[in-house]
Amino acid sequence: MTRLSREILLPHLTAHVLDRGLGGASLRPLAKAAGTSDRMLIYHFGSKDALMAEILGAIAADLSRRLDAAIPARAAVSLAALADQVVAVARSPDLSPHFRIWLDILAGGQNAPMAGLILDGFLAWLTCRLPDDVADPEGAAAALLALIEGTLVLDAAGRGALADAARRRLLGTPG
Amino acid sequence: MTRLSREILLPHLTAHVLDRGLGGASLRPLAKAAGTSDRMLIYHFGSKDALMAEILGAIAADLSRRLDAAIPARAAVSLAALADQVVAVARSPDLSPHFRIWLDILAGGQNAPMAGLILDGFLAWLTCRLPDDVADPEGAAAALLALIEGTLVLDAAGRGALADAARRRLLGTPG
DNA sequence: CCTTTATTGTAGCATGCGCTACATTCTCGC
DNA sequence: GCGAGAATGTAGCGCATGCTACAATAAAGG
Repeated sequence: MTRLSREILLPHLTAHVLDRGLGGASLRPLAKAAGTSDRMLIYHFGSKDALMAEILGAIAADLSRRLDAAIPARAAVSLAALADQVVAVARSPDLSPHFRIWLDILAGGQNAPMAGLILDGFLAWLTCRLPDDVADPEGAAAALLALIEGTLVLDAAGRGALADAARRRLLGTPG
Repeated sequence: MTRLSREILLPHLTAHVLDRGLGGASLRPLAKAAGTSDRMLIYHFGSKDALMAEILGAIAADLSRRLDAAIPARAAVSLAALADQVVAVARSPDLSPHFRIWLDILAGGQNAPMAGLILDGFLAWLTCRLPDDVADPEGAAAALLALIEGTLVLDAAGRGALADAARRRLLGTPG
């Protein structure tokens, strides 16, 4: 039977990736963080690619869970308020590592198909959180998506205040 | 005297980084692309870090030159038009590699200070290209910056059309 | 010409990478 | 208890990385 199974290893692995980034995700450090050996990681997951897929999937699921918990559907009163809520959550210490990984995935380049699917999911998530009275929900969700991603980029460069000003100018002040 | 100096090597090195990304920027491939050896790259530039600094500087200068050439100051008739011009240029085959590198830098993480300075430069560049009649130039430039960066992210994920819809919704149709 | 300095080649080091071969221990069903 | 298979340890392979030691060549100035 399994004594140190995937399910037990995965939380430590995702935690390590979340605070070291994709760059530091090589087998031996990952194994040490999870209390195993590189040997066993390959044994349990088959290959490094499969390992990373599992880790990234777990991170995505975790992100999704936390977003759902933080922002219920149809609670926002305006586009500006929804955008600010999402940005605030994304900037929280719990979730900012997830978005750093997101940038890592985007920069990787060959993950474009997966990145597109993730974006589609996020777009749908945004769509069912739009205020009821919004006109052109598709356009509105796309606008939020672009602005939020732009905010993430500016945050990564230490220019979050600029992003806040941008959202205020384009969506008005929330509330 | 110098037979294969930095100035002669740099264009080949930047070209190689532009089409392989930061990930593939290790000494031996770079050297082969430039027609030298890793040994000589270290000889000329001192260390890999110094090499990369020089290459990234050259790429930034090239990007800036091309942007200036493509979009003169004060030629845009509206925010939407300016945004679309910049996005069109950024998507052109000549410049899209530069922005792929930009994402690479952002994801790297420890380059946040340099990334901030680059963004500041781009913000200033945008500011002096705003239409004359725009209200709140600072806010307008920040809005364009955030939207353009968001567009780059969506492009990287193969969702450029979404970004176009977002800009149309937030800035109106250009022209 | 001849010394001195700049430039280049060859070979290699130490480290880290993903992964594997082989042997061992552990656990569980019988 | 015992055999079978799951789980783990040890050691190492082949490759790539940044970088260096040492020696050879080329060029330039006296």
